[in-house]
Amino acid sequence: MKTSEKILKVAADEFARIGYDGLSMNSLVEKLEINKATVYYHFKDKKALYKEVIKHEMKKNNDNVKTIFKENKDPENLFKSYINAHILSIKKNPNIVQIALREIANFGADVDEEIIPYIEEDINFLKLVLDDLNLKEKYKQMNLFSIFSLIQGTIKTFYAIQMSDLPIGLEEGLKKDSEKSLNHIAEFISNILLDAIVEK
Amino acid sequence: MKTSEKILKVAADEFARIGYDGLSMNSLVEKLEINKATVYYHFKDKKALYKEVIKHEMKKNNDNVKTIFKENKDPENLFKSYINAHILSIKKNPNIVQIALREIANFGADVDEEIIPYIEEDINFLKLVLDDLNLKEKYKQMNLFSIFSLIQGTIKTFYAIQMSDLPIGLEEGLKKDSEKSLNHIAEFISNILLDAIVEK
DNA sequence: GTCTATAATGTGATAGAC
DNA sequence: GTCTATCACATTATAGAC
Repeated sequence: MKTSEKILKVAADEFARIGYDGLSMNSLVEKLEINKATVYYHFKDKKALYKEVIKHEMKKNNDNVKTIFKENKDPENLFKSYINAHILSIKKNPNIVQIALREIANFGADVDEEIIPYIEEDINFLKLVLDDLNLKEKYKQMNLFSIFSLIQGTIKTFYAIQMSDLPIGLEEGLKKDSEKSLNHIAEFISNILLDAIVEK
Repeated sequence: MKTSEKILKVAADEFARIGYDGLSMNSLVEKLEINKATVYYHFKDKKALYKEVIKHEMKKNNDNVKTIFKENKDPENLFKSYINAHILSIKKNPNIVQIALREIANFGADVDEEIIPYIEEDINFLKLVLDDLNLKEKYKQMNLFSIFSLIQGTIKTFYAIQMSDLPIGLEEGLKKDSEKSLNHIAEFISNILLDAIVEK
């Protein structure tokens, strides 16, 4: 593995864990067991490294979603498959949850233009999936971004709080169980949304 | 207004804007136009100030929700009233969105035990509201925390991205319009949830 | 309660040897 | 490409005068 890849990997873990301002270059290179000047040889500055991490994490997420979500299915299972694609992507790469939540909290201040297409592509997938469903009349003109926020916001909020030490969400033995929590929230969202918007 | 209140107010705005690590005590006292040692007279250290801000913001949120949500209504309007209570609370105090999102991203590392009751009370309100509704059989044993995450995660994600410069969510003239965005997402969530879980 | 002054340490970043 | 050594400055925090 190339040094620049190692840096990117550890930086992603650490930025996800404690955020941009929380991570110092000193503690980063300590974890990496390389010299600080080496990081600055590979990346212009801390901000550039961070933006590279965001881009990389968003791309991985996008790739994961695309890979999983491609089989031919009936409309309702295609919808479930769309939700599950995001769930599986988080299982492969949980960093995306914390990084995305912080960037949202930050009003996207460090989100490069380059990553917008990844988000747009995801929203377009969602549109395709919804178009296949037999929607109730009132949901035919639905604001796509609302439902996108519902899916993303619900999954990330639920997952992060389940992974936390906070004594909240203890009811069903999901606490601190990443796998079970993600499976649970996927099914919950799929049920709620299909029950709400599909004409039966 | 007492000095300690002024400090708490400006600190809340600044922590919401750029986060705990992003804000330095130097820039805080610059904004406050007071001396740094004065802050340390009123608060033990930076962490104590931050925890006080979180507690204060969560309490305000809790108070807002309680105040608004107390009228007698039919079950469906009571549910809408529950959602709107959170929306109105954000309108009064938008800081809660960014602070909560960062704390969630942080797996609640700086969330004191003292604020847990505020969250529990909110979840209990939700339980009361849901109990009044004529729920479909499959939703009678629903995990409360899932629906709580859906409401909180959706509102905060939608709002924050609408307030951001990111060219996402441009469709309906809601972009950067706090009032309209919050009203929109409140109605969206109310419709989705009532359509999904209530027996018609 | 608020200030000045300062301590002690950490920070992002770079020049230059190898 | 990676290192040592170092710079200039920002950081949290406090002692002590008023």
